[in-house]
Parts: sequence; structure tokens; C-alpha cells
Amino acid sequence: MAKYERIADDLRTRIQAGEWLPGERLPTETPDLTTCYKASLNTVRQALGLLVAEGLVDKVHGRGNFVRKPRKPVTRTNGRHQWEKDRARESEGTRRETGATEHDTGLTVSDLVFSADFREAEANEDLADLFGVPVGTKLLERTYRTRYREEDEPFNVAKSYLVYEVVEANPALLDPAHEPWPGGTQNQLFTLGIELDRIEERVSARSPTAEETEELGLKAGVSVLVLRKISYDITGNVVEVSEVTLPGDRTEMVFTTPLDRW
Amino acid sequence: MAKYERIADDLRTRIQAGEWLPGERLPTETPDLTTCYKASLNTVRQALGLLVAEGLVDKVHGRGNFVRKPRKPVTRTNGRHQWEKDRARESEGTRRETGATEHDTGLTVSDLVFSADFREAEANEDLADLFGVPVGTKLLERTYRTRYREEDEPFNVAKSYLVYEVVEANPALLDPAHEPWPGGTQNQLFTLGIELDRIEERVSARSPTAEETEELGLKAGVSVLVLRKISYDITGNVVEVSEVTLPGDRTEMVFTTPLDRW
DNA sequence: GAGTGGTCTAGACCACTGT
DNA sequence: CAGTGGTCTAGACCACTCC
Repeated sequence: MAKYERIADDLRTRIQAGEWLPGERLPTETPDLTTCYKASLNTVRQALGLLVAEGLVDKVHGRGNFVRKPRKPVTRTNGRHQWEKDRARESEGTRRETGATEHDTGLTVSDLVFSADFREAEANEDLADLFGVPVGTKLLERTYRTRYREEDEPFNVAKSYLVYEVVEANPALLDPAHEPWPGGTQNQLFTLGIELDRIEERVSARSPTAEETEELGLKAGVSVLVLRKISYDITGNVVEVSEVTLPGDRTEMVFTTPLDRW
Repeated sequence: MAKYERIADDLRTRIQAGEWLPGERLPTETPDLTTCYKASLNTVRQALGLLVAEGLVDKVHGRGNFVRKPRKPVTRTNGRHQWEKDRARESEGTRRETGATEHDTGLTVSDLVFSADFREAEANEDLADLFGVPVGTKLLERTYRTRYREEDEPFNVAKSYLVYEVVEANPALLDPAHEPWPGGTQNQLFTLGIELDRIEERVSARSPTAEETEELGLKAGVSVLVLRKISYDITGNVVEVSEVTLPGDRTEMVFTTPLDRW
């Protein structure tokens, strides 16, 4: 076993033993760790790199290496879709009480901070194909960020696409000031006379881009879950495409598949 | 921008321009790349590390750095569960034709290579809680590996847990020589008089452990999708718990949620 | 300005792969 | 055995944070 692996093992054991508590600073790379382990800086940094990849340590330039605080896990279920559909035709008062994220997480509206950003976009080949429209068709692109009130970074960045011509039938939907919209997207679609038949979610994982690393407050080596949600209306058309990026180390998605009885 | 980032950018551009084709070897770290970029070994290796994390380059000790061949993507849908349930009561001939993975991927049985490994295990706290049995209860632990015939490494490693006392009612189920079992787990459960009501799948992502890196043929920096599948029978009991590890960079999971009509 | 991590160098030796 | 990547060292200088 390489020296840097032994150093990492030792630090891991000591962290888990509570020698340094979450949020506390580890000994400095130079001179503390290099002398303590009789290793050169490169070797110490290689060891720390393993711990960062495992999510055990946060490196902060100019300040130090810190034992990572466990971040609140975030759950997302596919039960939210039926729940949101049932709610879409309720009164505004009922719809305003709570949203799908709160339904999933068991939190209340005031625990979460939400921001929305709207712009017009043109359909690329991929989106045009899904929506069944020509490339270049005007779309409404909506970007949503959600974070816990007491944390700095969002745990969720979502981009949602709708065909502009369809949405503009209800001008209120074009104004981000109306977000968060009580009842969510399914109520918004309801105001356009659209009923959803099914939702398809495609999930994969990868290393984050530099942008995502910054935006989600991720650390090097942490992966992101990428979820593409495609909503089909009852005529079989795609009416919304949504791309959600979630930090892999704190997100758990739950999908329940009911089975027909024999 | 750091020097190692500039080197990585240059190499990335040249790879994407086709200067080296998939499977070809890049110039050696020493002396080629160090002299070509007038950089030290550490810096060149830092640059290559980025490309490895992006899945663009494979490092092979003693042989060289290679442009990575695109691996076949693997799709997994939740439609497989109902499909498998429908099939569970078919004749053995029908069941033998094809399995759930083939159903998902559109491949035939001969495209895939499959191995199974059985052992007895004791329920830890986590599994005991799910199954509703005491900690230490004897379980059957089955490990499955699936790979494409033309590739070396599996794209899927699954551990499945069943309560031993339940399974031993059909001794054929205890013998790995009978794997792959025609009709899969749902047919195996059918032979025990068990019908499934629903399947819950929990998905998260993380960096692979050293073991997983080796077993799945992953490269440093590639993340894994971790899927825990929990099968409930029609009385509400958990009858199987399965933990599947999938390479994040080549797996796409598709979950379709049907919605009730208004 | 002091303290800390980030990048970089030049060179040594080890471990693995193929001939 | 030659070629290649993997690990490690000792030391330099830069960039960021906080006082």
C-alpha cells in the first residue's frame, strides 16, 4: 500500500474516531502533516485528495482543510407527480400551502429558499425532437434553484423548457414574479387546458462541470445526478422537458413501481 | 488559468480533433509530454488526471495513456418489473428465451455474459430492519455480475438478499448452478408462493470505492450509481433487497410514472 | 503581513508490461 | 531488458483569507 494511502487511512480513522469534529480544521499541510507523517507536500496532498473524493474533507484555499459537516440528505420521490396532479385542480389557498419539494422532504415552505429565472430560448435538435417541433422554435426556459434556508448553496438546479407559443396563452405564466407558482407546473399546464398522462424520468451520473461544481457548492470528486424529466399529455405529446442537476452525495431518489395483481 | 488546465485543454482539443483515435496511445508522460509542454511530470500528470476524470483518457500502468473507447450505454427501465411479473407464470420455455436485462437493452441472451455467486450471510441492522427480522438472521446473499460478451469488465454488479428460511422451501433456489434462472427473481419467488405488490428503487450517486473501481473497470473520477431495490409482497412484507452498482458514465435509468386521469 | 492551500519544478526510484 | 506509468522528495513561488 502506498504511503499516501496509509496517510489517508490514518486520517480517516482519526476523523471517524472524533479527533476532529465536523467543521473543525485539520492540521496544516505544511508544516504539520508533512512533518507528522514524514512525507513531502505532494504525498500529503495526494492523501487529502482521497478524503475529499470520499466527501470526508473540505479543502478551502487560504483557510485550511476541514472535516466536512454532513449535509442534509434530500429525498425526491416519483410519488410527487401524482400528488401534484391531484393538487393541480385544488383551490389556490390549498395549492399555496405546500409544494412538491416540501411534500418529498417533509419540510415547510419557510424552510426552503427558491429562486426563478426566465428567458426565451430556441429549440436545439434534441429538444425539437422531443417536443415534435422544428429546430429553432421559440421556447420558454425557466431556471429554478432551491436551497435550505440555513445553507448557502442550492441542492437543486433545474432548467425547464416549454413551447413558448403554448405558454403565452396565459401571460401570467411568462412572469417569474409569479414564482413559486402555487400548485407547480401541473397547475400551470391546467390553466392552459393540458392534462398529463405520464412522466418519464431518465437518470444518470457523472462528474460535475466546473460551473456545476461552483453552483452546487460541490467539492472535487463529488458526482452529480442528472435527471431529465419528460412530461407527456393525454394526447401523447411532450409538453415539458426539465433537466435537474442534483449533488450525488446528498440526494436520494425514490421510485416506486406498483405491479398489477395476478 | 493554471498550466495543467491549459495542457488538459490542449490535449482535449487534439483528441476531439481526432489526432489520436479511440484506443490509440497518447505520447508518453516522460519524456514526450513534459518536453512538448515544457512542464514537469507532476504538472503533466495533473492535466491527464482531468482528462481521466472526464472519461476521455484511460491510464494503464506500464503501457501508456490511451484515448478511451466509448463504452456501450446501458439502459435500465422500471417497466422491467411489470414485464418480469407477467412473465413469472409463463412456461419455462418462454421464460428461458430472454431476461429483464435483455428486455431493457434490446439485446439477446448470447450478447451478455452472466455470473452468479451465492453465500450465506447474517442480517445486519439495516437489512434486519427492512425484512422485519432479528439482527443476525440467516440470509442468502447472491452476487451477480453482467457484462457484454465483447467487453472485459461487467457493467453491473448486484447483491441480492433473501431470508434463508423462506428460500430453502425450494432447494433448487440455493444452487447457483441454476442461474441464470429463467424468469428471474419474480419466478423464483412465485415457486415459493410469493407475489410482488410493488418495487421501490432508491438511487444515489457517489465516488466508487477502490473495490468497485477495480470490479467495474472504472477509472479514477468516474462516479457510480447506487440503486437499492426493495421488493414488497402483497402482504406488505419486504421479500427481497437488492443493491446494484452501475457505472455512472454509461448507465441511464428510465423511470416512467403513469398518472391517474382527471 | 502572517498563515494557509495551490501550483510547479527537477530529479530519484519503484512497479508493471511487453519483448 | 527497455519502456512506461506510479510514487515520492525538497524546495520555490503564487493566490487566497483573515487580522
